[in-house]
Amino acid sequence: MLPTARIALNRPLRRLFDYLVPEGLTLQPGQRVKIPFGRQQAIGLVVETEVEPPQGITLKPIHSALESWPALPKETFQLLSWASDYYQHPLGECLFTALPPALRRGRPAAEKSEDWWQACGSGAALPANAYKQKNLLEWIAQHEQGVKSSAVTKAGFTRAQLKALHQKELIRIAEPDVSLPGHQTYTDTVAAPELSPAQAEAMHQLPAPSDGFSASLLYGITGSGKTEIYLHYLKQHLTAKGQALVLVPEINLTPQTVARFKRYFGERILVWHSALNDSERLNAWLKIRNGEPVILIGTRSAVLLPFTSLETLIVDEEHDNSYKQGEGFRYSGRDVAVYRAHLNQCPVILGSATPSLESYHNALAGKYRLIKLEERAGNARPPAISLLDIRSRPLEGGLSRPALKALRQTLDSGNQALVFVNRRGYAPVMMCFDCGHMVECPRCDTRLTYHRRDRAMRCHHCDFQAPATDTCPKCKSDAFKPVGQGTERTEDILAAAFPDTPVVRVDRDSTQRKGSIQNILEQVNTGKPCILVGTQMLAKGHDFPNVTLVVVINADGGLFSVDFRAPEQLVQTLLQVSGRAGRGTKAGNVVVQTCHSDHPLLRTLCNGRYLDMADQLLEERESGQFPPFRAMAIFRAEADTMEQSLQILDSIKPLTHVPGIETWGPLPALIARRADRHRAQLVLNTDNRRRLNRLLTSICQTLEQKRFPKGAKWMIDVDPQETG
DNA sequence: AGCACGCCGACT
DNA sequence: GTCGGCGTGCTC
Repeated sequence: MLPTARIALNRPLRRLFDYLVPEGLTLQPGQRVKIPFGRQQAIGLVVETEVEPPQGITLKPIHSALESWPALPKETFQLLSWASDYYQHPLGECLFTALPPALRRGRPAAEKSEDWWQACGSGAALPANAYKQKNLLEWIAQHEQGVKSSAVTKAGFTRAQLKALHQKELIRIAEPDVSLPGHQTYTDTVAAPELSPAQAEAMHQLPAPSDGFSASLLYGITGSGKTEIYLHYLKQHLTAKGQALVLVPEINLTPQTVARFKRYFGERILVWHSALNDSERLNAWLKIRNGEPVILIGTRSAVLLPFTSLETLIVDEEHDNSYKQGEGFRYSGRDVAVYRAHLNQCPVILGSATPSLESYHNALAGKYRLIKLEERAGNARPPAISLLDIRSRPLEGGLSRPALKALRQTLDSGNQALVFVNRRGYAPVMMCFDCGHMVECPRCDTRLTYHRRDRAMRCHHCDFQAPATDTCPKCKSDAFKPVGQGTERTEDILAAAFPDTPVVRVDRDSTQRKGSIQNILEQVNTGKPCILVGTQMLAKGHDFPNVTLVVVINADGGLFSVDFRAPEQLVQTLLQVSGRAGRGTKAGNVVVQTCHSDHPLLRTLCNGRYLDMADQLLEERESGQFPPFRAMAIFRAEADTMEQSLQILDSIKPLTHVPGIETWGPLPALIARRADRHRAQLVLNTDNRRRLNRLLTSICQTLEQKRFPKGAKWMIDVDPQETG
């Protein structure tokens, strides 16, 4: 009797499949195998061996193993199994997210080396009209070691010519160099950066890897120099054979950040982000899987990579909500990192100037070590924040007189200013002042944003776009005007108000067109007076030493939102953007325009102490029975009609009637219709995470059997980031 | 998710 | 008479 193995496939199925293991093949969990599946061939991952074969099913044999070693080493495999259970996502899909696309498709796990060509015949056999092939052959013959395909095309020849010569057997592929490179060793010559006394003190408080698992929340105010601490920590604690992971939000993975790490660690730095192509992904993956002692700087999915000797994890800007995947396998990169540190018995450092309430709460509860760094590096002082009530003030493009005056003073004294607007485009709404019509997206329950630069009306929730009109599309009136502020409009107003000063807009639109934010930053860092206008993009991690004034056009968006996370988000964004002011030697000022200058949260904002706000917000979360005091999960449904979506959730609701679990809904989502899909949700809330997890598992098992209308879909979101 | 099987409408 | 629409069911 042949032994059996349990296999996971990259399919959205909450079940595994058993196969016979052919004679002579030994398998271990995490190994890639080729298997027959239905009438197709598929790639699978071994989950378990020596399993009790199910009754009444004739098992098919595994075709072959792709490698003799597990693509997913034990620890990575355990991590993903845990995540599959915690986030209630099918195991197969979770496991496969840890493989680069090439390996998911069954390609060999080897660096794709380019073919080297060598001449092996003479051009005499070529017809006279094939002079180009003849030239190429002669050129190849000149290089005895052979030439790379890329060199051939670089030299002005074509792949077609190369192919023709190959077919005529006048050239051949050189034998590849069989001596595989061993582990690269990295010589460490550059010393760690000098730390200020405050930084050194924080550094001193961080537990060492030799202490086993530890989670530290490094609360360092903006400009306090958290990166130096990371660098120092890695210099001091990472062994020559050890791997380290530095998670960063996508937007922070700029060439500057990488260059900064490379300055201290040279070629030991490896990057992982969404812009890598398939072969770059494969190569980086292989290095990590081979245990090369790299320091990986990567975005969310880097936490799932198959490290074999991970010694330290760092999560920079741990509060950033881009760590939570918003679709499919909805994991939190930050939370998975903490669990991974636990599995590895190594330290994880969560760094932020505005820690998430979850992490702060864990720190207060003693689960994480709280390390405070409340001094700016160098001579810089924290900026002074003041509220500017705009209830009865005339506004010009959203800017009040005092704000304009402050901008004028800043520029006159030779400094730079930053204006924060929370919306891209010219105006969030176009409205007819005769008939009251507002232009809406035909596919979503949203208004279209007016983009004046390219005369377009765009939906920011789907890809809908239409040409802008001068008159009301409904009544043809010309009293058809933009309402509200967007970055483009503010840019125009500022350009008109300060004709001699460059005004630079930084948002998704402007950076896309110009190719990169790089040029903009270089321009700003020349230090000449200018005004930066932009969205969130400006708030994240940039260092503008000459910016001394930050103006926030409107802070009120998040104050009265239905989303319980909105106030936290608001406060974090405000403090992050404030942190752009006064990073150099000059003092910084922040002016926050608001209609609610007496709001307690904004009043606390003025003292600049984030943790005071966090304490305040935590109290609200506790009295409202929200996370982090309770665990939350959301069932979401989307379908062609709202009735269908609500029906799905209505059928789930009775399953949730369990003691200790509270439910809320089902209710239509805040934006009920998005890209013509009608969305609804059912919220589950509990003080018993284990019980919730078990309940979700059983509900998902039930739902898997059920059939729903054609376009209808349901999904589960554990620890949701967006609850609208 | 794929993929095949299967049962009803407009075409050569 | 068939080509092809997508509903339903299965994959060890």
